[in-house]
Amino acid sequence: MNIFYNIKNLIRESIEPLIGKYNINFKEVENFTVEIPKNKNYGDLSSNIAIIFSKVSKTNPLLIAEEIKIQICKKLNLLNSVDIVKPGFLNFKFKNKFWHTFLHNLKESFSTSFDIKKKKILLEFVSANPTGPLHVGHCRGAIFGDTLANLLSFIGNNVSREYYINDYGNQITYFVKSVYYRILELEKKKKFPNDPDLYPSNYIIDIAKNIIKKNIIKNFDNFNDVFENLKILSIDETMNMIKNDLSQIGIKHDKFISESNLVKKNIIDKAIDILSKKNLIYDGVLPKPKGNEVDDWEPRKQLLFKSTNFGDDIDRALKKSDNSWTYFANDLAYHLDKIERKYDLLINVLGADHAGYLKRQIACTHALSNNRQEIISKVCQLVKLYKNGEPLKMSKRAGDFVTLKNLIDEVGSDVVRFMMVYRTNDSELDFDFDLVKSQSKDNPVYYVQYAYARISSILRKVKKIQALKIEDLDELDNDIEINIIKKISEWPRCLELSANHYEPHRITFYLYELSSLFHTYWNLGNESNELKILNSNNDYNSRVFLISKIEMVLKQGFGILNIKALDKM
RNA sequence: GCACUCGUAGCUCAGUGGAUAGAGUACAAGUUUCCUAAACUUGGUGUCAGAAGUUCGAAUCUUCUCGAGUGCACCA
Repeated sequence: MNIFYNIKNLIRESIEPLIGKYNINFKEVENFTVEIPKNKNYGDLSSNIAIIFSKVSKTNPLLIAEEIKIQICKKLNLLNSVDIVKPGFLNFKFKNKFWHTFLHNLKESFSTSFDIKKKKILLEFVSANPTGPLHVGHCRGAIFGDTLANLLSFIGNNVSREYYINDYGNQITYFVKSVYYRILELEKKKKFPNDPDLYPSNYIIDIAKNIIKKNIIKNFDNFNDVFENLKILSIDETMNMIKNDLSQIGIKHDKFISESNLVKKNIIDKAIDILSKKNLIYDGVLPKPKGNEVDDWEPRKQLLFKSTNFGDDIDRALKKSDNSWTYFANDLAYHLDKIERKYDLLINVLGADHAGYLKRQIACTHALSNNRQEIISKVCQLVKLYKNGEPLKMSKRAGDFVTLKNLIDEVGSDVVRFMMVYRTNDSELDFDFDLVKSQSKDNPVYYVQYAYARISSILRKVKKIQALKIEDLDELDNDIEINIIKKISEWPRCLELSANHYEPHRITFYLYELSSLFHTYWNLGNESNELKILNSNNDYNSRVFLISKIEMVLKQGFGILNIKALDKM
């Protein structure tokens, strides 16, 4: 049930005779819009069809509008009026009956409401290094990605959530070494070395203790001897920690892909081979980067991928100076792996600090797939924390960064999830602890949950929601009631736009607006008993029916956001 | 220097190429013996950073300028 499609279809049918008359191709006019005008004086829905049509047919838009109007009025008797306004808009105003009919026909499932091509989608997100717990920076991308996945699958796509474990390379070596030295410290009282490359934080000590407790490695005398085993154990520890943190905010990945495994399987060779055959691999020297001081820079011949052929700024190195593969080379392999698993669409969610990496990912995916693989990258900008009006400084080196776990423990999963998608991903986000902990309208999370709780409290008093006829809904004739129905009719539209633009924040805004309408509705009861949703008259069934539909939409929205629908607060 | 993102009301931000650009907050005044006041009502705000262009029509698209954030061989 999507009124926008209904009206669009109606217009399509209505212009059919005109297409013949003016001898134009339907394709030239099919991208007309049907939308809700900003200004209420312009009716409930508005279309620019006549303007588009007149442009193609080179005729007067107002006259075309008149002709279309005649056709439309033949077909829809629930119209109150169709106005034609300069420069050629058709503005529709519907009778209340139209809205009652919509509400009455509204079903739990909106599955028929989305005119999309269903896709098999691979969504990679989080993919934080397994060298420590998740912090606030990861959290936004994690929730953005998860909400997006929920949204895309809600409207009918098949979505896999994937986490790429960067369990390979220097960082991992330093991490394992850090665990190693903590174990020596615990077991043999050897002092932890003062090396800036090592990870000093306390969680390393916890990992060390756990590994000692497992007693799998008996002898820690030589680092190189225990490295492989210790690495597996250490990464296992952090990944469990990360998975646990993620589960606290309701995130569960379908698949974890290990970088080490990709390396073992020699997929890089295969990827390099493909690119070589396309002449996209060469030995060359990259220019010195400008703007930030690189002390130890020297011109160096390296194996390069010609990513500039695919829109990147410079070509990218595939081998390090020690002749081992770069991180990007492994990522190349990972993307080949993704391509071979045959998805219609790949989505990568990146943090702002990795945005510079985006072009080369897209470049290599296009290169490896002959431009056939569709890939989209979404970048989440930084989160800034505020407490007592002051920005919270975070420095990872000192180990005092705010972890995701800190955040959840302090404000709860619902608040974190909601607030992280209460902004477009493209903008920086201020996360204010004081605001988010307040139990008032300032706090949008409570505002929407409170609306749901109020509805629940009414529905608890109703023993059985009776099946209503459309005529029974005639009682819904207040402005606010009609406005609520209109808002509900926008729900599938909201979901579709959110999904098409990969912008889940539209959902939080919508839920806020719907909740606001409901709170207004509820408060009418303060004016008089007559206006209460439940009252002594027996006309309350239609009102209960209405709020049960609000409840349905809120519940669906909460489901996509994965926040709790609270019956009581 | 280059790339990406942002710049809209005092503040925090929405805004599918559409018409007179919207919310919240702050500020002020009111609403509760009554379905949960964690709520509601009523009040006015704009050089959509600036300039040019495309268009019947631009906050939205293009180019340039200014300002803010992020990143910039080999790390991950």
